[in-house]
Amino acid sequence: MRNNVISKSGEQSTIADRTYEQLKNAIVSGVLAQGSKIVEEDLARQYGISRGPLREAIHRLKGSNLIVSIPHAGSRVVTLTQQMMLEIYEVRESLEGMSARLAAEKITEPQISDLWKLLNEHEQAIAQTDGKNYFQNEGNFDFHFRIAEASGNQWLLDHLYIELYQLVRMCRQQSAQTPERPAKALNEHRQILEAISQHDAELAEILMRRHISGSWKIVKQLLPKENHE
Amino acid sequence: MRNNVISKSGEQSTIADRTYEQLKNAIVSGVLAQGSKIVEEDLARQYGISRGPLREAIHRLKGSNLIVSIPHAGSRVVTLTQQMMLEIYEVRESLEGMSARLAAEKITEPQISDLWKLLNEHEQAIAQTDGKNYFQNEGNFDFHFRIAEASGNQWLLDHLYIELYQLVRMCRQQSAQTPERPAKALNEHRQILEAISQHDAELAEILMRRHISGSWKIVKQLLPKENHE
DNA sequence: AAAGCCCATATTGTTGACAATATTAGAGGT
DNA sequence: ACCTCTAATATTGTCAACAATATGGGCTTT
Repeated sequence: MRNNVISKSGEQSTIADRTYEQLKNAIVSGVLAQGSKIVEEDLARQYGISRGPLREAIHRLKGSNLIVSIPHAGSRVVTLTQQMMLEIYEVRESLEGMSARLAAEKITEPQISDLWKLLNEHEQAIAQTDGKNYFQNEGNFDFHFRIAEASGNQWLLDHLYIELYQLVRMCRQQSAQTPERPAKALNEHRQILEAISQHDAELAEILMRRHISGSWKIVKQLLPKENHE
Repeated sequence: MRNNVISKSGEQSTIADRTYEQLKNAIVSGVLAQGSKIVEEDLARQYGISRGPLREAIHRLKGSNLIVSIPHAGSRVVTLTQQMMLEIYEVRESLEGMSARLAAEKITEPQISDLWKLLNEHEQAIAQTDGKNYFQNEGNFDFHFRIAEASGNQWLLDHLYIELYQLVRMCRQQSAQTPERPAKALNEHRQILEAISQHDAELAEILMRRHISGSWKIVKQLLPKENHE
């Protein structure tokens, strides 16, 4: 299942925890469509649990911005509009720029060589057919995740990245995948890592920001046309 | 009570909602001390409600990073270490820098004149004795909040600022207040607004970042010495 | 026939009881 | 006297029934 890369090996000792993870994955992967209504009783029966823990999971998802709800009228999976996606990518550009800058200042030699190894693995993965899919999802996030790790800002890692990345994944889900992107992205990753390796904070930030904003342009382009209202 | 400046006029039609707001205020204002244990039954009796809605509120606070908990072993109010505060201010610097930049690009004339008016009000408030206190809390946030508003990034405003500002308030709570800061801060606000008024995005970002990082230096200095471990 | 009101129904919000788990105090052994 | 194991207690996690509220369809009224 390999999604514990980001959701740091959840213990899931309680039903509510497990349900939270399940629901989150269902939403992010698109099994629960955007905007679809969430009926507590139905979902509870479906997962074979009571409404109590389910409600807990729902309210936590609400806190993670994956679910919206109006009192007494039920909850729905969030609907990502193009405007929201733009905003999410704006925030992401800012935060990841910061990550890269801080990482360039604080990264250690072992971390650097680990990252080079990771990028080499990615190169091989891209060569394989199914690897492309991997790279455009977990693999890509892996790189960004480790940069954030190296930034030394634990708070950012724990409380923002995880939330934000769920949403970025949902954005990706909506947009078609382009075949030539992985190689280009890998190249940009190499440039970024190069700057970080040389502890060039300013350049690292610039390259990371450009990488993200480029990524947004691609995603936006491939987005289905939206009915403006 | 005047704290609906940030927590956008909550309807609070449900007990859980109301409890969430109450608990949040109790934590942010320091009524519930950092690190103090939260016993569900006690709190429920205290608020005159059942454990159900209280649990809901607690779990939402968990999502807002104001409460931490370990399964079956209870919840505690988060304890802000100096390291965490640094990290929070780092994130804040990045996001508010972005806000200022975007605001400079998108702000409208009416918004600009409103902000100038606000700063004039602040000047008068500072002259009064009790105004200083106001400025260092709600008033200060008001300015930053409106910049974020002007940035046009609704997502940032809704989902990050509110969360982050609770924590910044807690940081402030811990640190003593310095008397000469308000006037200096007001001056910096004026500079920032000047840059925004002229739609100078780059300068606005730089000034805002400097403003925040300066603010952190002050807060850090006034922080009680921490037992390093 | 269309608009608005009202009631039946479905769904959410709340409660108190019950089960599972951790914490604590005390007894017993070394 | 100190450590360990065990049992009692306190606290959290889960459940199912009950209350409050919104949604939708049918009825009346104009």
